[in-house]
Formats: sequence, structure tokens, C-alpha cells
Amino acid sequence: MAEASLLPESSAPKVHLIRTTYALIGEKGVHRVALEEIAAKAEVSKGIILYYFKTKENLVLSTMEWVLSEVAERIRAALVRARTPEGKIRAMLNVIFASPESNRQFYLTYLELVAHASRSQRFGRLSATFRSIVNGLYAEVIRVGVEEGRFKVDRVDEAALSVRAIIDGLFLEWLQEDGWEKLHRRYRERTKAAVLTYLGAAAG
Amino acid sequence: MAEASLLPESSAPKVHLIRTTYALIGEKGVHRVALEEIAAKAEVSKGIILYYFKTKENLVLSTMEWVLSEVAERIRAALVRARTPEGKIRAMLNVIFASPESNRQFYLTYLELVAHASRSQRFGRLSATFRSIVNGLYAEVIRVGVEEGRFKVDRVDEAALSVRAIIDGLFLEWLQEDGWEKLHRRYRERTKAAVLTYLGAAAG
DNA sequence: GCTGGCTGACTGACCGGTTAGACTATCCGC
DNA sequence: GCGGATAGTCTAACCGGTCAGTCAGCCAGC
Repeated sequence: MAEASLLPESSAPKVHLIRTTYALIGEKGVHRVALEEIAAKAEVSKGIILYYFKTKENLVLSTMEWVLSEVAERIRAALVRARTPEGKIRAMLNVIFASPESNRQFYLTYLELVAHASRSQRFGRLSATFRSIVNGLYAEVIRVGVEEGRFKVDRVDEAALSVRAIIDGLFLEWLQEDGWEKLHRRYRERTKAAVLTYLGAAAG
Repeated sequence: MAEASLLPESSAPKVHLIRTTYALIGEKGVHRVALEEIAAKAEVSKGIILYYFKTKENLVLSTMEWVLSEVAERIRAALVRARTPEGKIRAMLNVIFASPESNRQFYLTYLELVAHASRSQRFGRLSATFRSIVNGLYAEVIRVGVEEGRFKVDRVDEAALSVRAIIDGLFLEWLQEDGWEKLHRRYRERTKAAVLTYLGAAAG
């Protein structure tokens, strides 16, 4: 599977605006944030946003591209560090479950992406690219794990998709918890257990 | 666990408006739909919506309440019809995976609920109520399954939550598929397999 | 003729996008 | 080194469209 890149280009002021936008989208949602507000928080004039991104849609799309590429990169780095297949799964999930606040921000943004993806070509492509990258990473870990006799699955691609579903499903559940801050750790461990169980790993 | 009811009251004209609203929310998303548009599709004047629901937020909330209670009811009915624990799981998933169009409509609405729930008390309560109802239904099936020696799980509540996560996670995945219409059946079977495997059911 | 369900023109706020131009930096010809 | 042309960055006032919610009053049935 060819791994398309997520990030096109990004100058310093663009990244500054993107970071600010990301914070506000996580906090209030795409349609509840006005360009005026982003500009104020970024301490620039509103005009500059349109100067750099032309439209609000472009800004939102760029922000999502940026976030997703950061996440993909962090997962990739975690996989390199760990040695055993189980270790890679654990390391990966430790990275994915970074902190309550950042997870909340990320998943709320991600949900908006999915919602947009179902109605817009541009967001649909972004979602597809991200999924293929992440599923590719998962598949690689699973493939090695199967080769080394640590995991037992029928089809690697199928298993990668299910692993993703377990992770996303539990995140979706966690998002809706009243005590999401306190429950973060518990959900992380729960997810590790569920994924490793699914992959048929030897206990431990 | 006390099962709170979802539906307060609903007159005939209200239900008519709610159905129309549901169709449009699934199609375009909450914030992309104007009251004017809902009124036009329902073939009533715009004023009547505000007359019955007072605010747009009330209308959206009522719509989600209505949809969720319908879904919960349908699941409940499916569980009554089937006999064996595995049969109940399959029947339940057949009902949940009703059709591509209705699932798409429902999950897009559900995602909006989750997004709203994280920022609004009122939507948060609705989401919590629905979750507790559905998780309760799942838990009951699992409990009986365990008693009859068909399922092997440590904690029933924990298992109910994971089952939910698997279902929601695969739906989230499915939503993002380009060929979601064609892939619906495959995802349904995949979900059945994943859930039954998770519950440690005897093969078959 | 009165009441209550119902209407739809209207209002005011909001917001994405435009535009005219200010300010600075770089470079060129003299 | 200097005047000025050019380009790039940035600002603030403004425009036009959209939309939730209001309100004055209509009208059918009692």
C-alpha cells in the first residue's frame, strides 16, 4: 500500500494559525468558531487568515491534515522504539492515549472530520489517507507478530481494521464518560487488554 | 440499573416535525439545516416549529431522543424474539445493521450527539441515558450467556461496554468507507464475528 | 365573537469573505 | 547613498447573505 503524505507545505505563520485553530476546534467545534475568534486568540487580524488560507474550509482542512500527520508520526516513532510485537502494541497505545486533554481535543476533531468526510470529497480524501496510513502501521505490527508466532489472526488487514475499531470504539465510549479525566488511565489499560486479547497474544 | 425513559411526550404534529428533522440532520448535519428548510420539507410554516419546540436546540434534542428511543425499542424487541444467547447477539446485530441508508443516517446523527454531549449538559444527559439503556440490554444478554455457559467473560458490565465499543468502532470505520453501501453486509458479518469471538462463544 | 392553533414577513445578530490601503523590505538606476 | 518602483505582509472597515427567533394578526371552530 502506497503511503501518501499528509502535509503539503507550511510556513511559520500558517503553523501558528493552525495550532490556534486546532485548540479552538477541539474546544467549541468547527461551526461554533468564527474566524474573528481564531484571529483574536492568535493575536493577528482576521484578514490574515484569509490571506494565508483563502477560505475557512481550507484552514480547517489544513488543521486536520496537520494534526493527523503529527499523530501518525508519533505512532510511527513509538513503533520504532519498541522491540517485541506486544511491546509495540503497548507502546503504540501509550502514545495514542497521551493525556485526557489532548485525546479529547483530538477525538472531537476526528469526529468532525468523519462527519465532514461523509459530505465532502476533500475531507473524505483526507480521512481515507489517514486511515490507510494508520491501518498500514497496525498491519505491519500484526504481520511481524504473526510471523514471530505471537499473534494469531486469519487475515492481517482484517485484523488491523478490527484493532482500529476497538481503539476508536473505546475512545468514543470514553468521550461520553462524565469522569473522562479520571477514567483515562482505565480506558487505556482496557484498550490494551482488548486489543491483545483480540490478537490472541500469549498472556502477559 | 434504573432504566430512565427517553421520551417525554409527543403529539402528532411534533412527531411529524421530528421525523423530517431527523431526515435532514442525517443528510446535512445539524448546523447546515435551517428551520426554514425543515418547515418546507414538512410542508408547514416555519413558525409552527418554534411554536411547538420553542428553540432549534429543543427540536434537535427531541429528535435525538425520539431516534434513540426507537433504536432502543427495536433492540429490545429483537432480544425478546431470539432464544439462545448467540441467537440474541445475532438478532440484535441484524436489527442494528438494518440498512445502509438508515445506519448512515443514524450514525451521523449519533456522532453529532456525541460532539454536542461534550459541550452541553442537556445533550450529555441524553447520551448518558441512551448508553445506560443499551449497555444494560447488552449486559443482560451477556449475563444469561455466561450463566448458560455460552460466553466467557470476567465482568459482565465491562464486557457490555467492550461489545458496544466493537460495534461503534466498526460503524465508525464503515462510515468512512467509500463503498459503504456495498460493504454494509460485510461489516455486519464482521461485527457479529468480532463480538462473538470477544465473548468467547463456542464456534458456530 | 372569542379563543388558540397557526402564519410568514420582519429583525437583529452573526459571520465569511472583500477591498483599499498602510507599512516594510528588497532591489534597481542614477 | 538616494529616490522610487515593486512585492510581500498585514490591517480594519465594510458588505452581503444567512438564519434563529419575534410578533402582529389571521381564521376555523366553538
